[in-house]
Amino acid sequence: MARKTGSHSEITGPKIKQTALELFARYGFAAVSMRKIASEVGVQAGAIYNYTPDKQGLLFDLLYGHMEDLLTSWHLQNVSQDPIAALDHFVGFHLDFHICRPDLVFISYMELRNLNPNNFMIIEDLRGNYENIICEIITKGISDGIFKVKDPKITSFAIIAMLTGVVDWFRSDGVLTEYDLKQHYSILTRQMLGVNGPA
Amino acid sequence: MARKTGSHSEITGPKIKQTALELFARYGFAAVSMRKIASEVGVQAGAIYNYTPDKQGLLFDLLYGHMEDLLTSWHLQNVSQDPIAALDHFVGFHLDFHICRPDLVFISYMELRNLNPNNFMIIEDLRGNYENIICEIITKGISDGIFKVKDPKITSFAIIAMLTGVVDWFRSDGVLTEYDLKQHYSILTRQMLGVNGPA
DNA sequence: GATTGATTTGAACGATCGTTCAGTTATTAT
DNA sequence: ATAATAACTGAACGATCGTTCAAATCAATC
Repeated sequence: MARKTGSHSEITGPKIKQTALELFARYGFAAVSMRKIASEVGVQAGAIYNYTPDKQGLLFDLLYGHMEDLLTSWHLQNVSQDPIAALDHFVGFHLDFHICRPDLVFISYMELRNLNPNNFMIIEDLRGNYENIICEIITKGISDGIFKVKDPKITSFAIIAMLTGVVDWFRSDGVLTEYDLKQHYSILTRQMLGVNGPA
Repeated sequence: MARKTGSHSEITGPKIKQTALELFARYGFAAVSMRKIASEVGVQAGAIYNYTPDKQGLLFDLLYGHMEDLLTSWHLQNVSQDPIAALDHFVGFHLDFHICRPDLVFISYMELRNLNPNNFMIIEDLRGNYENIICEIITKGISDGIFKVKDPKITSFAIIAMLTGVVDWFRSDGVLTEYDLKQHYSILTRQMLGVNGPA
């Protein structure tokens, strides 16, 4: 029968995922060996294969979980119909979500090419869904006559790149608070969309 | 005596760099073997070591050459004292320079972590110099009362991330021309900095 | 055509890679 | 206690890794 309490699998499993995440982010997927992950977890390399079919599976699980988490979290939000409010909401949400997951953000961008074609398509699809969120906010703002940009798709790319780039330099323990950061990017995106009013 | 004409080194050397660049960009530094590079060049792995001290040297040469090229190219530009003109100039320059070097842009961001500490510092320093260019344009525009943003440093990061992100999706043979792209990003950056006038 | 030196080969070095699996250990259910 | 099974070990598989180097090859000079 299955063991309930004291079972190591409930500890080892998550520990493997967490360790793989940290090592992939620091050294890159290809540069991290299964033995390295295992040794950090305190286990032999063979044990990892109780929790993933192969190394690729470890990577895919991390990226897929991240994207699912991102989309689910957004759809839990209560978003205003007002384009400016929705834009602010998206900016704040995106920054909040990504700043506290720098490793996941990092590998989600860096290690896409190490996914096999099938897994790559799945992640790309989820990524497209996320891009559509901000694209639709912008599209509505344009048709409402509030946002003054020509191409909502390009503008979406610009905003997401701008926001995600924050992970590269922002440190939660730095002089700049996350609140001030959000304020600043809120103003930048508003102005970028041609909204002149104060934040 | 040294061979002048017909020497293979003048062919093999650049070929190795170019091949390494393409393979690093496609598969990642750690995932590309010296033998793979050699076989693409049409040579044995040992021959590569006539052109680089080691694999790390190959990567560093690519990143260093790219940054030197970028900074040199900018300083050849004749930049207006007018902040808006200078901003437009920078946007156009950055897009031009990066769009035709997608592989270099890619590995310059992705493979920084595979540089040893000393090489990393060198590249980071050059990168800082480049960021200062746009930062100073913004700073001047603020003190001239033309740009309406609070923090020139953060704004610099936002602009560079936004512009460099273009490489991820823009294709020269697509429906969107590079001219239209530059127009669009010119407007986005102007608006982002609080400049209302038409482009 | 012989000499010289740049250029490349091809084999070898020890190390490490992802993955498999028979066997051992640990924990639960009976 | 005993049986059952989940969890893990430790060794092994063939393959590939970055790097070195004596020997072979090639083109330019004399």
